[in-house]
Amino acid sequence: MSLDERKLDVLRAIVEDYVATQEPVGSKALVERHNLGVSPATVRNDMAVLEEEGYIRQPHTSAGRVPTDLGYRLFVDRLSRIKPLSPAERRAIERFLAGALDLDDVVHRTVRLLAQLTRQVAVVQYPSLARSSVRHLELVPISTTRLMLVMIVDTGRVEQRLVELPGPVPDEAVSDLRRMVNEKLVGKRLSDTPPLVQALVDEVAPDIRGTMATLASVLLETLVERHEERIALAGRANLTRGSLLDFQGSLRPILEALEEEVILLKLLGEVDASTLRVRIGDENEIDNLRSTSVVSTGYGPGVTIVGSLGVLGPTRMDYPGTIATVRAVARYVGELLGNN
Amino acid sequence: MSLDERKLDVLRAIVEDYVATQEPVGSKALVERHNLGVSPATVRNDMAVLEEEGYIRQPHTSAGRVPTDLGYRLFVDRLSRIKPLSPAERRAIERFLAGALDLDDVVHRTVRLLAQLTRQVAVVQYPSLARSSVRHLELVPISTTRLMLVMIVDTGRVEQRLVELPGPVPDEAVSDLRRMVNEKLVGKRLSDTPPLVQALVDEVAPDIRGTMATLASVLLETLVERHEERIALAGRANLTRGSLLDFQGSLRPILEALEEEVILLKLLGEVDASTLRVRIGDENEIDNLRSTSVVSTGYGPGVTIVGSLGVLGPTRMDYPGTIATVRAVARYVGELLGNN
DNA sequence: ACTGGCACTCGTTACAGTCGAGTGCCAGCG
DNA sequence: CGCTGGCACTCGACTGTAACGAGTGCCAGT
Repeated sequence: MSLDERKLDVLRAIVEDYVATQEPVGSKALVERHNLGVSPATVRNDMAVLEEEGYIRQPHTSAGRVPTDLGYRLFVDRLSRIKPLSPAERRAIERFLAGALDLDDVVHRTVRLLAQLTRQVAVVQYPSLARSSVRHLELVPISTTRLMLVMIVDTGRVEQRLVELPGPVPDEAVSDLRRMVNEKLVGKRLSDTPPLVQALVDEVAPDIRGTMATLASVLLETLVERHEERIALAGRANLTRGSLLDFQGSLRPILEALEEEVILLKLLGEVDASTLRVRIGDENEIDNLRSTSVVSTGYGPGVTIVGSLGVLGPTRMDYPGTIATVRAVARYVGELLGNN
Repeated sequence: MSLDERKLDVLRAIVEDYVATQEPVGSKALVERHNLGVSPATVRNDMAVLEEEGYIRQPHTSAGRVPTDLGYRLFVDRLSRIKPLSPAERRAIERFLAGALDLDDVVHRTVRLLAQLTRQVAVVQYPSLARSSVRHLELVPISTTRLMLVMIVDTGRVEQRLVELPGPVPDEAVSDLRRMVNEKLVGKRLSDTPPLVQALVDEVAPDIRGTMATLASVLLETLVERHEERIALAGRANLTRGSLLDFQGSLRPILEALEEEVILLKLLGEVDASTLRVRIGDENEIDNLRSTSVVSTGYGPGVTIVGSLGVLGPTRMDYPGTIATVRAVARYVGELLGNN
């Protein structure tokens, strides 16, 4: 049985009311608050159908209805009206991000802003290394057998790594190495560098080949193994907004999940298309987060995507508003990165 | 009226039992679990005195007693027996920290370890810049009017900052600047550098004085304004351990406080003596954390202190255990830093 | 196809009663 | 004088009952 127009209206009304009040919504209250043009009894019939189809459910017999994950999904996909940001919000975003000094600053401001605007937990991934290009590599001797490798990429990220050398290396050799790696790698996308790094080891003079090999392995480790992604988080306190029931009673699994970088990365999803993505409740692959929804999107200068950001909250969230905010913030951040 | 030995025993027993069971402890249960050698009635009399003196209180008339902040204070200062770490714990600490690659790694491992061992929220401050010495300064041209300033200090921290120059500067000038700042600053403690930086501006050739001045101001900002402290946190999920009553009902204020870097720094306290510090409940200056206790201490190679670390939990915490763990972890981290 | 009416369900709230842990006090004992 | 056993008392926790009411499903009527 397909749902006619009015049934969809009813579902939309239920979602909106439930999100607003956080209480199961009954047929009578519905017709009062939305002018559906029909009586409560009719709405009840519609509700029965919606329930049968799995879009809403009753917490208990004598209670109103609550949307299911499926219901939210339908709402997000087909029923929600786009909610434009208020000028005040736009201004807030602009002003808040404008003063940023460097990448760290941009990311921190962004994540706080997101948390504040959506009143939820915000997650921002630093521009991914894999999608950036090398701007400069610096080698700083720390002792005769130790180097500090500092890599600066075009998105502004700076990564450093201590390199333990197999044996002492004179300063001139370090200079040589510095010159060589820079010549070979600067301007290249990090995802393209592994073969180049490999080639370097082969080309280098035999006397410093061992050193170069060590350096190369550290480089590869830093560049390729994408676990070098970094993430900023804010707004955890927002989890305590609303009743505890939002998260089936305990914040514990959620707080735990939020401490695992790996999980957060999975949660933001692959930084693929710039399309905004909404994962509702059970759609999340992470068990601890089955009772939450995640709205995420990629960001970057222009059309290229260098990282992603998003927010996490109860399935009972204001989807239209959240979606609008996440999208807007991502766009501003992208622009900001372009200017750098 | 002063408290005799037995009353102190009673207080100790109350604290230990309450920490273990999380329930108000009555006179009968007390004599059963600890062999105090007296009857419940006697204990009741002692309790009455302890209550009058403000060390314990009754949640309600027909309930057992619960320690007050003052009671915990007395317990920590005079009653707790030192609880040596188990060999297993020692080994865990050693093994967990041994594999660390660089400073970031050390800090992250430490904070996780602390959270895990104490089952509370762990806080670790990165080695304070002010207490470190400059190892190397690097200037990387980003564009003709932009430099990336990278500072490496002896504790392994690496700070970077974007410098907007007043006008275009040729590469040779950058090299000159690099040489000059390094000559002047390497090996100096950061807290001693401000006058040196100032002097640099005066000494420099007039044609690049403007550039140097800009660079100097960024340097001073990075070095002096100690808001450049960094902090790592872990174990927030542990706040949900035990009943919600531990934190008078809501985690919200605590989670909020934990998101503010400034507050965390205040919480760790001045990195003064290496003495371990316990702040119990109301002793905390931060309003949001009046229902928590903080155990913190400084750490550093040898006797010098470069940062501090600690844990935060309910006032009802295992003080002896926590204190022992915090102290041990701090010592290990200090050693580790010394080896670098 | 929609509506009004009605019986029914069931969670919530209020109230009364019981239970028991724990207390304070006191008289008695060594 | 300090400790103890005994006892009356308090008060929260728990239980059972009853009334309430929001909300439902169903059905007959328009």
